[in-house]
Amino acid sequence: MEGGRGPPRGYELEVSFPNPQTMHHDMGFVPLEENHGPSFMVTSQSSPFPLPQVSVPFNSPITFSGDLISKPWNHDQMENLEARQVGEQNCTSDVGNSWWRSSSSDKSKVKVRRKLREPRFCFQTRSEVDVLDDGYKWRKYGQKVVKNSLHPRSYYRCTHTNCRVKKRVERLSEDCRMVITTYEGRHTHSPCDDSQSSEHECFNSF
DNA sequence: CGCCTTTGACCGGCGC
DNA sequence: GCGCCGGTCAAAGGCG
Repeated sequence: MEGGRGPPRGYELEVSFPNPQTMHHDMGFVPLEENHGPSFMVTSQSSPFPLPQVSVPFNSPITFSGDLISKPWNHDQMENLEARQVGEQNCTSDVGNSWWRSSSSDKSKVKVRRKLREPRFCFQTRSEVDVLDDGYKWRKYGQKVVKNSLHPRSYYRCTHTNCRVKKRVERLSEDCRMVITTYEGRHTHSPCDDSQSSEHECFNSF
């Protein structure tokens, strides 16, 4: 498993989202919108959203590039906009991991709700490893070859109990050094909860 | 032994 | 309605 706590590595982080001004720091995700400004630079200190705890030198610049999301994530953008509005209020109590195969009669309704529920953001890193060390512990639950991508997409779920945050990891087909990581949901715990012996600084971004 | 990854199957959404 | 596609499940096997 490569998702463990390896020694600190240097990553070039290119965080991709469209419109940082509209981001809600309390929700900890990136609202996705169709129109967004040009790329800009911030430091990880000033980043308003929960950057994963990757081992970037703390003052190193992070490139936010807005064009990434607008291509393969159009579908997600729509979902995420919805999630901002209804996800927080309507979907606080949830069905756990077995929602999908539940035999309830309103399965479709549940599914719709779920689709709209989770806040989501993605970013792009240049890294040799697929799974960035963000301080949380992840369990892989699937891998899929997706269309228009040379590399398979991996699906991870947070191993913490009652935390259903998921992330997808895939490499850019155009540049296999670039890793696209998409987080979905909010952690209900701090990174420390997962790693008793973590040598990382612990912060709860949410 | 427990936790993890792998991998094929399954399911629903969506476009045609 | 059908087929494609993405996302998830779960059994099986591996590893520490």
